[in-house]
This record gives sequence, structure tokens and C-alpha cells, in this order.
Amino acid sequence: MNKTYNPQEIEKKWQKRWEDAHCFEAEAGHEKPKFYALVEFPYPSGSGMHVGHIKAYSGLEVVSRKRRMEGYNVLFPMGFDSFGLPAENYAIKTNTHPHIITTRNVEHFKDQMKRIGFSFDWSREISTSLPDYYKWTQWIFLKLFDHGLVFRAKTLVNYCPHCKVVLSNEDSQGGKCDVCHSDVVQLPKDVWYLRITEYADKLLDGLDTVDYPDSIKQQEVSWIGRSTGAFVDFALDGIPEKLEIYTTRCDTLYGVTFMVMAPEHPLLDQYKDRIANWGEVEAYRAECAKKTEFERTQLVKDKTGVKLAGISAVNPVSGKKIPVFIADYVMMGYGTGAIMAVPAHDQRDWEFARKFGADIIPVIEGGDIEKEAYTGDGRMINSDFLNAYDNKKDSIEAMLRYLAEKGIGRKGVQYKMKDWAFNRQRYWGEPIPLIHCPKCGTVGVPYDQLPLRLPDVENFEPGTDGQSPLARIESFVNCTCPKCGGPAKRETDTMPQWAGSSWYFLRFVDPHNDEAFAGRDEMNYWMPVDWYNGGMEHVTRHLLYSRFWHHFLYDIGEVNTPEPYAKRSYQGLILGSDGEKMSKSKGNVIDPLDIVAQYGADTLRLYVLFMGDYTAAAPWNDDSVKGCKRFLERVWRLQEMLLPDEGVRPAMEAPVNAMIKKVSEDYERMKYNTAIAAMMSYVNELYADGHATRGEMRALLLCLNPVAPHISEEIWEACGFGEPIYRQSWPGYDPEKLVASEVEIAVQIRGKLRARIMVPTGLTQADGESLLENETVKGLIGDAQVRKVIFVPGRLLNIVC
RNA sequence: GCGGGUGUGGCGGAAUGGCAGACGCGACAGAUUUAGGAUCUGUUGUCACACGGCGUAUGAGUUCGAGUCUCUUCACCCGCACCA
Repeated sequence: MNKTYNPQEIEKKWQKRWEDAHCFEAEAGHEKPKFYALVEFPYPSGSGMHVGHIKAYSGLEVVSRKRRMEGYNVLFPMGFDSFGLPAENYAIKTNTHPHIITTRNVEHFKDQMKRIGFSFDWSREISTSLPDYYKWTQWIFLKLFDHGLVFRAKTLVNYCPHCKVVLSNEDSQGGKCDVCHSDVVQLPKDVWYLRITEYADKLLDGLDTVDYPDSIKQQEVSWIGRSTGAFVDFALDGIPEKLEIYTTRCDTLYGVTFMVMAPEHPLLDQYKDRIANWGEVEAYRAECAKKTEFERTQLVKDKTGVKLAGISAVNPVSGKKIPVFIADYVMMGYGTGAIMAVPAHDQRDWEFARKFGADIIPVIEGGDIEKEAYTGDGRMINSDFLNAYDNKKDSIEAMLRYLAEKGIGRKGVQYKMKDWAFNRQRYWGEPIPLIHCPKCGTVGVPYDQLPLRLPDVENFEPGTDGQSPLARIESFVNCTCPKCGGPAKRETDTMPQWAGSSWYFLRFVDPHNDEAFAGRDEMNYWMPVDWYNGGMEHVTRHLLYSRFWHHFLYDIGEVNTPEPYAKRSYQGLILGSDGEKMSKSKGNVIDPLDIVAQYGADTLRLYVLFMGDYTAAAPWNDDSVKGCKRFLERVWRLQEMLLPDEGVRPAMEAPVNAMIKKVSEDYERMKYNTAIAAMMSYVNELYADGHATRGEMRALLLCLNPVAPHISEEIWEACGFGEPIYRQSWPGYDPEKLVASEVEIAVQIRGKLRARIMVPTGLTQADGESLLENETVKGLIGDAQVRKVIFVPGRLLNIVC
């Protein structure tokens, strides 16, 4: 060994070896225990990989390499989520087909991933934009359609004027478009939905059966937002229809002093000739429509509204006539779009009542309703038969019974989550396989005609009329109805970005199957995914959507488990060196391939795992990258200190075993930073000694391999340790040899540190008293009376005197 | 407003209720070097010459012992949000 460490050279060499040996491909047999590790496949953007991708993949990369060495059959696949708006926008700009752009980007990404040395199974690569793949996306969609989970409705939708597409609720969080971040507007539109709300309870209950961090579970729970309450019918004066409202506090019905309807409530249009001040209503509506979602929910503290003239409602329990308002603090998208207002016990109603001069009648004892609404619990008052109850649980139950008896109300459940607006008025997505027949209505494309291929177009520009570019292709649009054979037209919307990723993990288990999305045997063996790592930003999008699809496939008997992922984890962001989120505009973006060119892939991998707690955000630091390179160079130079002994010297037994234990455990806990620190400490000990035996070196290289596979393989080979590390077993440790024969413990007097003494290993709690004979300890106690001795073996001796 | 989280040296960060600051960066010193760089060795929370004292956002509490557990206050981050 007289070479210096040259990462560029050895990394290329080992990447080729691994590829030629096919050593990271999952084995076809099903005898071994399996381990399915999944990381979120990327959208192949033109700018290539981001350091965030490296961190996201490196975590399970380490676990996968370790599990292979432990004898598992490991599936660690990679593919590309290749349909999507950025490629299409770029296509419009450069007038190049998105397929060409996507193919180029995929090749670029793949090349980059290989240069990092990730141990992905490339034989199972998939791309969601390829017909072989999206055939099955369409197939699952048709199954959803067949089971009544696809519907079309004209409602207010989230629309991005910049991208010219309808967005789902999940894609417009905070009133911003998920793709371009511009303000989303509400428009009435006729679009396709998937009935995800039908699965709300299953998605909630399923969380109890999986191993996800609490932060993720909580976020899903609050996004689904289940609430239980009651629907109550209010009669309206002079209108034959009842006004149905939703409330979680039906026991406060006696305190209802007015009603509020959302400005968009359909009943208004239906009976507009009975509304004396219709002009005022229309003006208010126009004003509301102008506000963005953001203004309507965040900035507007002042309640606004219009009282409907000529209309009043009747409180169904008290029989009192009460006024009806429209106000934009009531949303059409939640509950029934109308509420019963109880100003004494709801702050929003209270504010509205104050401004519009409505009565405030307390029905729960407590608080001071002159100052604010009282939302706490207490005895019911002014409420007839409910006055007998002193807590809301009982009073709600009593009222529910009453409402049911009288037939004016019923128990109900509401979710914040809305049905999934499932459409894009764009080109680069899966064509929705539905046909509109004037005679038969909406008909699914027959399964044997899948895939319904995306036709070539000349112009990818979305239509100004809100229609997809597909609508301009007559040969695509015009077809015959599969039912009646008559002339019909194809649906021209495409599926949203999240369609292809909602089931991709299933395709990985059997990617070349052309009979089914995946074979039963393969699914029974590989599913569920044992460990899925990805970004926190996907919790209320991809994670929710894919769980929904999987629950559905389970219900129709197509997959073997309801939940797709047994365990989920996430990684923290890598921030720029200025502590800000990396972005091109801030100029703080780090290109991972620059780091590879300068320091090597092993240094990059080591750094992203060492930089801090894996789940926490941490800023990039160039100097720390150098420190990681320095560590690898120290490992490299250990070759100069090598002793011919194949074993481990007695003095090194404890450090070797302790390192193996720490690394083994910490890799599994995603505590990569402390695992690496343990290896650094171990190397420091070898340097302090000035020597390392071959046995001591072997242990280090095996432990280091999952993080820095190239350098460890290279040194392994140079030392002549035999078969490459990818064929070796993970090292075990001997618990007996974890600590040396003597150990230093702390001596405390009343909890204050006073001295450190060496004691033999293996003392038990009972030996504590005997330590009082130690000279150092005797000196500390002096003449004092020992009242209590606390001895924690291996750690400390605390004497109370 | 609701939910979740975080707060430890100059910096990134370690610590099953048991020696706070592992490991790394940076800094300082020494060795080597014509010099710089690289490398190796040492020092590096803070006050103090020292003995020792003080230190994990804040104030209290539990305990032989608290960064860790309980309560208080403050600050910051993330998610949701007129959700009836």
C-alpha cells in the first residue's frame, strides 16, 4: 500500500464491480426472510439530484446493506415518478416532447444515483409515464370506478390560474398551489373526484396498526379531521324546504338565536324570489368571491354578512322565530354549508351577534358572556328538559334522543378531509380511461383495451377554456361506446400527479408482470413494505393517497394487507450554510455531484449521515465535509499500521465489541451520527496505539461498509481479506467482552462529584458497601457518619452522609 | 386558536434519572516543514493563580442524584385553521 486515497478512481471501480455482479438485486426465491426497504422515488426534474435526495436515500441504504449482510433477501428498489407539470411546462417552453425530456432526466438521475453508489436494485426500475406502468394505474382507476368510488360533481374547486389546473385540497394547502405556489382561487367546476372520504375511518383506524412516528400519525389524524355531532333540520318561513345544519353541540339548541348560511349555499338561488334584498345578497356574494382563500380565513377578523329579508327560521325545540344571515365565516365545503348560531357559547357566533345585534342567550352555566363566549362545560340552563344535566356528554346524548324521537335531527359524522379532486386539465399525465356516451352515460374503457395511450400532440399548451390539450385531438376524443357501439367521446382530463405514486411499491415486487399489476406470490412474500422513509411534506398527500388506494385494493381482494407500509420514518431537511432553506433564488444550493467530484461519494454519504440527528433539519457546513474526508483518510492510512495478527489483541477486545454493538444498534435506530462517532472513536484508539491488527481492521471495514462502501471494499481487497464485503456477514459482538477488566466510576458525596476511582468490572449493587474501604473514598468521608450508599455498577458511587 | 416539536460550548451535535458537552468543525499551542498546506500530538464550557465555584431558555417541585420526570413562564420551528 503506497497509494494515496483516490475516491474518484476507486468509486468508479467498485460501482462497475457491483453492477457486473448484480449483487444488490433482490433474489427470486422466497425462502429467506425478506426485507423490503422503500424510499420515495423522485420526480426526475431537469436540475438533477438535490442533497436532500442523498440524505433521504442514505438512511435506508445503510439499513439495506446491513440487512443483506445479515442474510435477508433485500428489496431496495428505485424508479421515477415521471408524469408531472414541470416536464410539461419545460416542454412548452422548448417545444420538445415531455417524453423526450423525461427520458433524458431519468437517465441523468440514474447516472447520478449510481455515482453515489446506492445499492438500488436497478433490474426493477419503473417509470410511471411508461405505458407498461400506467396501464395498471388506469386499471386500478377503473376498479375504483366500478366500485362507485369515482364521481363527477360540479362544486367549488381549487383552481390554479397559473398552472391552469384544478387542484385537490391536499394540493392547495394554505391556499397556495403545490406546484407554483401562486394563490389558488375558488371556481365552480365540473370535475372528477375519488371518494376518499369513504375511507376516512379506515385510514384513521389503520394508523393504530402501523409503526409510524406520532408526529406523522397526528398530522394524518388532524388532516382527516373526524368530528361527531348531529344534523338538525330547521324549518324556514315561507319556504317548503328545511335548512339542514351540522353541529357538534346539539345540546345548545335552546341557545340558538340566528342561523348563518354560506354565501354560496344553493338554497339561496333556488328561492331568490322570496328574498326581498336579493340585490344585496348578490353584491355580498361577489365581494366574497373576490377574496382569496387566504384572506377569507386568515386576515379577516371582522365578521361580515347580510341578513336575509323576508326569510326567517324556526328553532325546532323552542318554536321561536329567528333571523337568517349569510356570512363568509361559514364555509360551503364543510358540514352542510349552514350553521345554527349559538352566540353565548361559540366565539365566532358571539362576534357576529355583537356586530349584527342578535340575542345572546346562555344555556350553559359559567363564564361571562358579556365579555366573550363561554365554551367550557357546565350545568344546562334556559333549556327546558336539558336543565337536568350538568355535563355536555349527558346533555348531548339526551338531545340526540329527543331529536331522533321528533324526527328533526340525527347523529352524524363530518370530516375535514374532502373528496380527492382527481383531474388535471393537462397533457403529461395518465389519460382517464372513461368514455362519455350520449346514450349510456359514462362508461369505463374495457380492461382489455388498456393501456389507453397518451396520444402525441403538437402543442402541449393547456386550453384557455380550461380544457386539456387532449380535447383538441379529434382522433383521440372521438370513439365508439364500448356498451352500445354508438359514437361517443373520450374524457380528456388526465390524472393528477399523485396517481402513479399511489401504488408504485406494489409494482416493484413484480415489475415485469403483464398479466397483473403484480403477482400474488410476489405480493404475499414482499408486502407490506417493511420500512418506508420519505419526506414529512408527503404525509397529507402521497402517504394518505397511497394508503387509500391500498385499503381499496385490499377490500376488493387484490392485495394481502390493508396497510401498505409497516413502518414509516422521515428525514430532516438539509438547510443551506446560511441556515435558510436551500433555493436557487437564495443561491445557497449545494449540488451533490460537486461534492462527489471534490471529495468523493463516500465522503458525501458519510457527511449527510453524520451532520446531525437524521430526523432534524441541519445546515450544510463545508468544513464539516472536509472533516468527514479526513476521517476516511485516517481509515485509509490505517493500512500503514497493520499488524499481521488476524485476531484482536486483548486490550482491543472491549473497543472492538463496543463499536460493533453501538454501530449495529444505531443503524437500526437511524442514529447514524452516533454510529459514525463510535467508529471515529475506535479509529482514534487505534491511532493512539499506533497499530491495528488485521482482525481489528476487518471489524472496522465491515461496520463502515454500509456508510462508505467504496473505500471499505477497496481497503478490504488491498488487505487480502477475501471475498468482497458484499458477500460477507455482518459482524457480531461478544457481550462478555464489552468492557475492560477495570472501569472508572464517579464518587459522589450527596450527589456532588468528588473523585473518580478505578474498580473491577462486574461488581454488583451489593458490593457498594465494600467500596467504602477504598482509600480515596475513606478520605472523602473522613469522620462523617455514612447514612446511605448508592452504587450504580459501572457508573458511580454516591454516599449520603 | 388547535395539534406536534425544539431550546445544551464559538458552531453541528452527544448523554437507558447516574461523571454534561461523546464525535466532528473551528480556535490555540507544539512537532514536522525553507515556508504555506497536509499530517501527527496536546489544549479548548465558564469564573478562579489555585483549592474550588458556576453552568443544559425561565422559575419552582419530585429525588441520594434532574439536560432527562412534573408544573410555571418565555422564545423559536413545523402542521392545521372562522371545521360549526
